[in-house]
Amino acid sequence: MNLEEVAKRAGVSTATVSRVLNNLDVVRSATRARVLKAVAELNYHPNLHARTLAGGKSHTIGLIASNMENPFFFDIFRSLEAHARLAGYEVVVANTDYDPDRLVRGVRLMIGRRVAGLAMVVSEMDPGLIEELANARIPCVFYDVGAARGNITNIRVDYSRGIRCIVGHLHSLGHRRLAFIGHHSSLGPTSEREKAFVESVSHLQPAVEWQTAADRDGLEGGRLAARQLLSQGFQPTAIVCVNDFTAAGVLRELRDRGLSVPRDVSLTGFDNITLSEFCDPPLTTIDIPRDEIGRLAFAALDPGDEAAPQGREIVIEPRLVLRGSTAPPQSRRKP
Amino acid sequence: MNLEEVAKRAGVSTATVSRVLNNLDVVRSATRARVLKAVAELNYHPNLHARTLAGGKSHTIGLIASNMENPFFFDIFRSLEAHARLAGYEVVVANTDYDPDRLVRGVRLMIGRRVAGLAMVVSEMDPGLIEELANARIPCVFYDVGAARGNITNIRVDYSRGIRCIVGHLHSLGHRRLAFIGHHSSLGPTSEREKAFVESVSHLQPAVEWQTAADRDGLEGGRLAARQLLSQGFQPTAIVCVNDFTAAGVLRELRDRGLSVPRDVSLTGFDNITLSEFCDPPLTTIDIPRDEIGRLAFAALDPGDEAAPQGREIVIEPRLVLRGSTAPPQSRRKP
DNA sequence: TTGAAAGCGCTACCAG
DNA sequence: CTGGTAGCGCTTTCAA
Repeated sequence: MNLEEVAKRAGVSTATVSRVLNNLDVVRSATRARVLKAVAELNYHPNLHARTLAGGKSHTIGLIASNMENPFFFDIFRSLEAHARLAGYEVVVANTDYDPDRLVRGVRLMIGRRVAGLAMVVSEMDPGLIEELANARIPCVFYDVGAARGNITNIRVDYSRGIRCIVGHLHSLGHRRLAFIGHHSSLGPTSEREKAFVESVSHLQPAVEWQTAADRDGLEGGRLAARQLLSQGFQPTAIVCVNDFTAAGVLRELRDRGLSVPRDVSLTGFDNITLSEFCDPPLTTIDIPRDEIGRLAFAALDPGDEAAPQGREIVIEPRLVLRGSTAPPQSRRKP
Repeated sequence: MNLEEVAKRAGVSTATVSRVLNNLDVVRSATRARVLKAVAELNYHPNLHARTLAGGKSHTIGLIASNMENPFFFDIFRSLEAHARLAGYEVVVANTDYDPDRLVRGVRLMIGRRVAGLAMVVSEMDPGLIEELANARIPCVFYDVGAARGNITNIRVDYSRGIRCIVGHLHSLGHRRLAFIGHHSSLGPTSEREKAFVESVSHLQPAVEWQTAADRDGLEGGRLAARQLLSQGFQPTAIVCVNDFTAAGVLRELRDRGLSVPRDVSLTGFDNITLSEFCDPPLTTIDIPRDEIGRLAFAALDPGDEAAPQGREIVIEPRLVLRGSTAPPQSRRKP
């Protein structure tokens, strides 16, 4: 089924059918009607690949995220998509699952699709890949990795500052034995996130003991990391989690061990996803405005926006949200 | 940047470049090497639209879901994608947010993309749309809506049976005042889900009082629906939720009202998503095997599989999972 | 207001 | 093993 068949049936040329389908209002309305009739009768659906190829524009924006299961990423997606749709763009997503190979494949896929713009919300970035992207001359926006340049805009949250906020809060409550629970790619020498924690924690007076652990991102990962941490005999009075999603899993492990939050252990998250407020107790966390990030990301990519801030760096300020999961430490008592 | 430039630089024809890029191992390895070198130097990325157009196959499978924020849908996506990737397919997702308009647009988009197969995991289906899909001659698999025919395979869960299971369980525990909390598209005259509850509940002996409420799908929706339900003065001893995601939100509202689960109110979910086990208390629910559904969906679409069960109907049996959120009713006492 | 035709970038077939 | 070339289905001048 193609334009030609429709044209034939409507008794016009393919050019005219194309005009009708694209709302180029130069077509006589009688003609238009005949064309539309033929389209409907034939159940015709234009081939988007042909359209993209001929038109030279894909009307598509790509989003690559580390873990769409984590509501943090999903929220950004939703916001980005809403803005994109208003402007007439589709958004197509690739999930990396924190796997560098899938990251590379995802980027290549997006370039192959000739996306009009690409948003990268991933925790790790290979420098070579950034180069590849820069050469591809596709407008890009990176969240939290890389540096602004030519066609690349950067949105970054001051993660360190957020962690400092949290650690400071706990320290001022009197906590002196802290733990950090990350996910795999947030631990290790290259990780901003672990570094942020370690630095925050080492400058404290009076000094604190600390330890770290990690598993996958997510509920199950949080539970397993907490299990590992607590099995080693370390008894933190407060646990700082890399994000809310993981923290919700940690909460479960603490409960299973008969540890009450915040009475026995204080717990913090990061991101302020909806789930954080639905936990019992609701999590003290850092608010990261995902809607805003999605909006800014689209604005940075929007080909229709001349004033789009290309190659800029945008900084988002984290904000501490106090809820029920943190309190002063108490000496543990068995019930 | 196109094949021709690469061909020129490598001193070969575009046909040869194409062969190299498609691993048609008929190319002399010296030639292949030269081509690959040119590709790398030029940072060349084949245009997937042109490829699809010329090749006639999109290597893409579409998935349309009602609410990717709900882990139920995400889990199916993950499973479907894993199987698809192994077979060399990309999967591209469209989210409808339970909006019929977005459903239609999503379907058209997928047809326009000439997907090799389309999985529809949505709760409502317009008959006209099904017709459109059938005419498009795209292999389809529907979850829980529509009926099997020509190119359409059907996977259905016996939702009624699941609900009957749950209601029976609660009734046998002694509950006589039940409520059903759905989401918008699960309530109303056309809804399978509400019907399932109402039917289950009306056949019970001794008889029970019941009521229903609904808001959006999700944590916030569950909370709001519960608020609405409980504000009306009805005091159910057990609440049956349309799914786990919503139930997790209901849990929060109950807690806020000082109602303890399961002491004051029993609560049930549906789907057995990971979150259901991380709630406090963990939810009694019905297990729906999302991995299996994703696998079956791909199998039904797989163009490479001759034995693919086209036009069949596949039935999935629900299974009751007992956890801590249900117990016999007790007379309420203030602490 | 409409039609004819030249591409868009790639694959696949036919020759050599 | 490699090159030439005819499409794939659509958009977009250029003429009429």
